Amino acid sequence: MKKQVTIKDIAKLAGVSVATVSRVINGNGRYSKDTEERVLRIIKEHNYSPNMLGKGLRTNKTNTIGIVVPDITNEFFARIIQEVEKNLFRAGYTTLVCNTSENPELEKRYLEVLNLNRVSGTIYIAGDTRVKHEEPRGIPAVYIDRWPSTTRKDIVFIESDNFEGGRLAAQEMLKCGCRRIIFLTDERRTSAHQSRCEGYIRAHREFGVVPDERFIIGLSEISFDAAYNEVIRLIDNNVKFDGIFASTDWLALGSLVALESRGIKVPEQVKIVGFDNISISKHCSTPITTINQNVTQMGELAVDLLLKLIDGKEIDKKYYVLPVELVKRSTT
Amino acid sequence: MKKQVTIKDIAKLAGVSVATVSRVINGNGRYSKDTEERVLRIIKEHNYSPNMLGKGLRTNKTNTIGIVVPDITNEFFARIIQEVEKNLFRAGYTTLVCNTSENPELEKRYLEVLNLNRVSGTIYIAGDTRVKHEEPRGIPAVYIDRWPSTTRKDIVFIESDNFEGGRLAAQEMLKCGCRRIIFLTDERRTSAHQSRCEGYIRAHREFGVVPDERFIIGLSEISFDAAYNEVIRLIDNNVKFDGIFASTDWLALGSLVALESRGIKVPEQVKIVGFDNISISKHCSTPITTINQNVTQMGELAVDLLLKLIDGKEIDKKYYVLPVELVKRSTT
DNA sequence: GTGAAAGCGCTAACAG
DNA sequence: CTGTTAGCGCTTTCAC
Repeated sequence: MKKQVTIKDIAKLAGVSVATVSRVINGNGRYSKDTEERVLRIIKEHNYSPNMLGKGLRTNKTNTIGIVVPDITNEFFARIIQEVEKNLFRAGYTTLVCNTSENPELEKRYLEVLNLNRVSGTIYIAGDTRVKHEEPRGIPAVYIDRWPSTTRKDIVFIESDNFEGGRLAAQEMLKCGCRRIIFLTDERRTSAHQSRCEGYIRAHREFGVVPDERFIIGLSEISFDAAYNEVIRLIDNNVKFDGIFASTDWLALGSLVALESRGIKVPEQVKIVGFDNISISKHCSTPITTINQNVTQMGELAVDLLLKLIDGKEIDKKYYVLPVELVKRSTT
Repeated sequence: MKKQVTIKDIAKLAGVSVATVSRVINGNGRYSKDTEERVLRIIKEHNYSPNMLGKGLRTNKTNTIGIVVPDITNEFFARIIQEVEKNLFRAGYTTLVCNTSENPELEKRYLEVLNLNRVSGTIYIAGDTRVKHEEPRGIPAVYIDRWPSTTRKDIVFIESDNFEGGRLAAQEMLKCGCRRIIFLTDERRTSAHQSRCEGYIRAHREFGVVPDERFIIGLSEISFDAAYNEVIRLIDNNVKFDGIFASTDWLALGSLVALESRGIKVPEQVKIVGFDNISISKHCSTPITTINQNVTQMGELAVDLLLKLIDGKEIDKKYYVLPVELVKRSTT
C-alpha cells in the first residue's frame, strides 16, 4: 500500500509550485521552456499521474463516460460497446457500463448512478423506449439505435438505415420469387423495427405485390425460442409462406432450425433473411443471408460526436443514418 | 445545468452541521433519532445524493470496481460480466469495463487507468497470462478462469472444475464407444485448457485407452474458423478419428460444420463435445453436447469475495473450484 | 513566468 | 449528541 505520489511531491522535487506543475500538465502555457522540461522529467521519473478524483472534484468533470445498454450478452450490442470503449479509451476516457436488461426500473437507477458519478457524458445503446429519462444536469448524450423518450431537447441520434435494410431484405427474397414473406419483428414496435417493417412493405410495393397484413408478426420476446415456436405454429397451422424476414439474426436462426426440424428445405422451399450480421449468422450450418449494420462506424461516430458535445462544440447535424448492406449467404 | 445540491445545502436546510449530515448518511451513529429523521426527510425532499468524487477524494476510495476482460463479444465472458455487474450494482458499486482484446500492452495501460481512477477493487476475467501485473497500490482483486501472473501474493482465484469438465467430456465419448478422440485446444496452454487436457487424459486412462499424443491439437486462435480449418485439414489428411473434444463451443461448432460440409455424419460417425454451454451450442441445427460452467455462481462468488477483501475481512479460502456438468445434446 | 491561496464536496479527528 | 476544522489532490484566479 505504497503512498501515491501527488502533484505536491512533484512540485517540491522540481522546485516549483503546484500551480506551475498543474499548468505544465494541462499545457495551459505561462511557464518557461526550461521549467516545462524539468517538471516533465520529474513526472516521468517518478511515474506520476494525476489523481482523477481531485481533478474531477475541482473541475466538476470526470473522464468517465456512461454507456447504457439493454443486454451485454447480445453480440450486436457487445460489439458496439467494444467499439465505443476502444475509441473512448484512446481519447483518455474510461467507460462505465450499465446493463439494464431492458428493465426500465433498473435503467432509471443507472441514470441516477451515472449522475452521482458525474460522468462526462453518456451513450445510450438502445434504451427501453418506455422510460422517460430524467437528465437534470444536462449531461451530454448520444443515442444509438432507438429513438429515446427523454425530457431532453436537441437529441443526437445515430441509427442504421433500417428502412433500407428492410427494403433490401424483402427485395432479395422477392427477386428470388418469394411472394408470401413472413416478417418476424418486435411487438413493441421500436423505431428501428418499425422502419424495417416499412422497408419491407416498400419492397413489396416496388414488386407490385401487396403484403398480407397477417404476415407481419410481432413477437413478445426477441429470442431464438420465440421465433422457433412461432414458425412451428405457422407450419402446424398450415400457413403457406415461402420466405421469412427476421428482424434479428437470432430470430432468423430460430426460424431456420424450426423449418429444418419439420423437413422444410432452406432455401429451396423457404428463404430467410436476418438482420445484424452477428457471427452466428455466418457460422451456422446453413449460413444466413442478413443485413449488415456497420458497428465500427457507429462506435466511431458516437464517440466523435459525444466528445464534441463534451467540449461544447457545435454539432452540425443531430441525426445520423448509417448505410447498411445485404450480405448474401445460403438461405436465399 | 442546474447546480447540484450539496451536503452543505442539506445542513443549512436541516439546521445542523455538515458533519451531522455526513454521519446520518453514513449511519455512523452519534446523532439523535430526531435529527436523523429531519435530515433524511430533507435529503429526500431535495433529492440529494452525495457526490462520489468528494467522498472518494476524502476517503481515497471510490465505489467503482474495474473489470478486466479479454473479449466482451465472447458470450461466455459477457455473461460473467453481466453477473458480476448485476451483483456489484446491488451492492452499490459501479463497474468500469476494460476490454483488453487479449492485448498485453492494452491490458497494462488499463491497469494504470484503473489505478488512476482509484477503483476499490478489480475483477480479472481471464487475463493474458503473459502479462506481469503491476499492482503497487495493493488494490483488492479477484481472478477468474486463468491463473494470473502477477507480482501480488495471496491471490484469490476462482475457476470451474476444468479437470472434471475435461474428464466428463472425454468420458461421454468413450462411453459411446469412441476410441480416437481429437482434443482441440489453445496452443498457449492456459491453466484452464491445461486442466481440461489432463481430464481428457484421465478419462482415457479410466477406460484403459492411451490417447494418441498427436490427437491433442493446439490452435493458435480460438475461433470458429480455426477449428473449421483444422478439422478440414484432418479429414483431407486422412486422419482417422471418431470424436472431437473442443475446449470451446465455438471450436465445437467449427468442427461440426466442417464435418457436415464433408458429408460426415454427427453423431453417427464422429461425436463432438464442446465447452462453456453458450447459447449457440444449444441453438445450432445439431445441438452440441457441452460442459456447462456455472456463470451465475461464479459472478456471485467473485463479487462476494471482492467485497470481503475491500472491507478488509479475512478470507478463509483463496482458491475456489466450481462444479461443472455435462449437458447432453445431439452430438453424442 | 511564477506562487499563494481559495475551494470543489466530503469525512474524520477533536473538542465540547 | 453536535459543531468546528483540517485537508484529500487538484485547478484557477489574482497578485507579483
